[in-house]
Amino acid sequence: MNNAVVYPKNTSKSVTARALAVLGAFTVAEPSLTLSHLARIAGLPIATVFRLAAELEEGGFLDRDDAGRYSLGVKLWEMGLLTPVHGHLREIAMPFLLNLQYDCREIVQLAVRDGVDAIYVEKLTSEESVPVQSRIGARIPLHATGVGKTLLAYSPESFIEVVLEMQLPRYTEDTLTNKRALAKDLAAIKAQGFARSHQEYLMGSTSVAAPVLVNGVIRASIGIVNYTAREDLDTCVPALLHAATGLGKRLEEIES
Amino acid sequence: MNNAVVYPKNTSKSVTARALAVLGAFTVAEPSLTLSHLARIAGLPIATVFRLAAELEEGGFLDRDDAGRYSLGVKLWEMGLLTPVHGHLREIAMPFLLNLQYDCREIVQLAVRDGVDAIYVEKLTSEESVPVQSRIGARIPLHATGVGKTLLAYSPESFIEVVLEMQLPRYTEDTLTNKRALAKDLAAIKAQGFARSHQEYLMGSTSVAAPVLVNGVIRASIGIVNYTAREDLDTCVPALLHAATGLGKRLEEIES
DNA sequence: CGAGATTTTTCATTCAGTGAAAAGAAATAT
DNA sequence: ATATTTCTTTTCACTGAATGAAAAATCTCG
Repeated sequence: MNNAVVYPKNTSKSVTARALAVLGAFTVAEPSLTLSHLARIAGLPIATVFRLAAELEEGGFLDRDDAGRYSLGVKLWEMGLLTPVHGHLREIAMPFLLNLQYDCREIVQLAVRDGVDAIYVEKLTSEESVPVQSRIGARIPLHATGVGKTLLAYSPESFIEVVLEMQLPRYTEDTLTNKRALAKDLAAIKAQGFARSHQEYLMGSTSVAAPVLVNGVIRASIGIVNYTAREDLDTCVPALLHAATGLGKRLEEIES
Repeated sequence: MNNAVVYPKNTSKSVTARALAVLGAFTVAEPSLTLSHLARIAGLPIATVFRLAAELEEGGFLDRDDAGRYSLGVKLWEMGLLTPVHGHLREIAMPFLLNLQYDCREIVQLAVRDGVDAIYVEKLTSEESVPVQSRIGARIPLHATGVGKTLLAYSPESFIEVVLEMQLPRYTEDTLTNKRALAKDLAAIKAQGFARSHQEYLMGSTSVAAPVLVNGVIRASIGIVNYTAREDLDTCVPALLHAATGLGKRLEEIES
């Protein structure tokens, strides 16, 4: 239609896979779709999508507005809340993040590692502006940004090796793409207990980040970011470390 | 097994419905299940669930840990973020809630109406304690609690009628279950622009709540709650109203 | 009003999904 | 250690649920 993107004809056969493809058609950019558009993206015949969508709607997984446009249903949101990443991390982390935000009044982020990416699980900001790059659920590279590097630095050596061997994309002039330089930085992070990053991913952004360790194993990372670079984030480090270790201890408590 | 609950044998036939039943088997109480348990709850043959679960896992909708226990997958959480209730409400509301929390340091809640219930979309608290009744995603009655009554008060008359005619459950001595009394309270709420509630749902909890109006139509409600009752919440009302109207205006801006 | 696009319904065909049962693993009791 | 129970995985012959092309109904907009 408006873009020339060719969506892959869905060759998978199972009904379930098709239904999931329908759900998977929605994106941040297009969170609401018409039937035909939905079918096009999912790579399925319209009639098929029509039937599947009706069932998904029946189950509350899809919503349909008066105009007939589909969007993901509340049920999906409710299920997301039952996910460990929410129920067992974000829920518990929230008070710590909130207090940290209260103390330093900067943007506070919580991130976890998922595969070779980091995902933002929570972001607290009192500003109304919305930097899309750091929206909740966004995936960011492990080798740039404070939280990413922290998550990587505390990972098992074997995993670090794997990432170091990858072709690391460059985002800015300061992105660490060189294996030796990155390895050295990771070691420094572990040595001092937190990471610093200055426009390695996004121009004009500065961040500090600390690991959330549960019984010595990295579970998440808390970061403080500033997009104006006028503030000196180092003054926030004590509060940051306090929040990170506090959360780690709390998680140990709960899991014991 | 440990409880005598008889799960309904799933008579629905469609594959999709079965797959959704598998996902629907997870609850806050049991966010992680074994295969057989999962099959029992979903009301489906084990072999069937085994197959479906494998596909759902393939798609990232389910996770399976080393022990073989299933839990809902990250994909589900990510999809929940694309839901309007998150992407188009909680995301935008967050700065307002955060500033409100900063100003009054009480528990701040954001709720929407869904059917004849209210649902908590967000809850900010700096306390580590977790009152389960108000967890995000929890459903609460419209006729008790501040946010519930606010959502109801600003609903169309026709809808209010429907709710008033329902058999309204009593939770505490102070719950308004009487039609006349509730109607009067709703009118008062609209007259003064915000709601007050004192242990109408949960003993020892006090709350104030204000409507988030978008072009005059109720969209959500912001509430402040206190479980210790020592504080006088009235001092927070100005900040509360400021947040609620601020959010309403912001939403109007975005939707225009 | 009519041409183009979108949504909904229908229906004959067939292939994907089914689940009982058997085999294999684990956990638990004796 | 061995038996017993419970849970997980694989197999396979059968069948009815899912399919999608095409027709019908509906909407959209110049």
